[in-house]
Amino acid sequence: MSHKKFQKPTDAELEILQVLWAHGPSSVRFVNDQLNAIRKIGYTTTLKVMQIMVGKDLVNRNTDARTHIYEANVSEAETQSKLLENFLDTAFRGSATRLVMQALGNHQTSRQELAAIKNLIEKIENQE
Amino acid sequence: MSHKKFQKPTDAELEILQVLWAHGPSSVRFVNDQLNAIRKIGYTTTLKVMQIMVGKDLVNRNTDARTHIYEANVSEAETQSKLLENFLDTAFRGSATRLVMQALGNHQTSRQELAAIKNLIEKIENQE
DNA sequence: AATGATCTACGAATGATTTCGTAATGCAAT
DNA sequence: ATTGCATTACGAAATCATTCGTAGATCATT
Repeated sequence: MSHKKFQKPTDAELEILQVLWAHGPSSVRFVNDQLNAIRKIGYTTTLKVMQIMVGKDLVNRNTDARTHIYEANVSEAETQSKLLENFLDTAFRGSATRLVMQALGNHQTSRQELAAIKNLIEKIENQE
Repeated sequence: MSHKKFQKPTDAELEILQVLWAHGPSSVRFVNDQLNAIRKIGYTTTLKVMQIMVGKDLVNRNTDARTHIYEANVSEAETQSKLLENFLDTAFRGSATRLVMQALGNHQTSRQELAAIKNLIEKIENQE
């Protein structure tokens, strides 16, 4: 198993990863179209970022066909976990609790979701 | 009431805000000393960032005395809330629940804290 | 008032990210 | 094969954040 260190994706890279996570292996054209549904961004810009991501091992690229197909090489959960860790430190001074309480307090959260979280808490409580 | 749009503080700015939030109105010297307890950073670097923050209305500055006194002009809770919102969108596609579950799952959280969160959840549940 | 210490102001170097223009290549349809 | 279109590759400009050097002002001490 390799031991590459976690390269924090930039904002532009994260946008692209989200398309790949949501839709699976995709061409640059497809990713660019998805991004343009949200904001204007040039085709070659998207291409360039995706090429950089290959260099960072954030994505894999299949170059068999003329149109290259890109695939996420980092999992959504793992990436989120590491981004979260970083975010916790810089914005919340490491207090997961304050973050959680802020997240729950400020956002519409369904009854089901709340139940799921309570469930998780109870699991953690019983783990010790 | 004014309607300035939220200027996301940069990492360096956030470090400084955290000193101001923790200690109240402070001189550049004091803030710089606090930061240097954690990492090496030049005095004029800190000064420059704090001057930029005045331009962004992140801090207020009292220039009566020769040594200017800076004070946070954004609250910790409000700033965290907005950073969180932004982070939710970019990293978690807006799902507060997934973020919360990740935060609780991956971090040491004390029994007391878990209880506090459960408490909050019950309050939210009863609110509807 | 001269010296030294401390402070602010300013500008500019550095480095990272984002952006896109241009050129070259491959494919498809005539 | 030629034309036209979509794609990749490359490089460089534009932007942004971070860093600090230098100069000039203010203050305290002698």
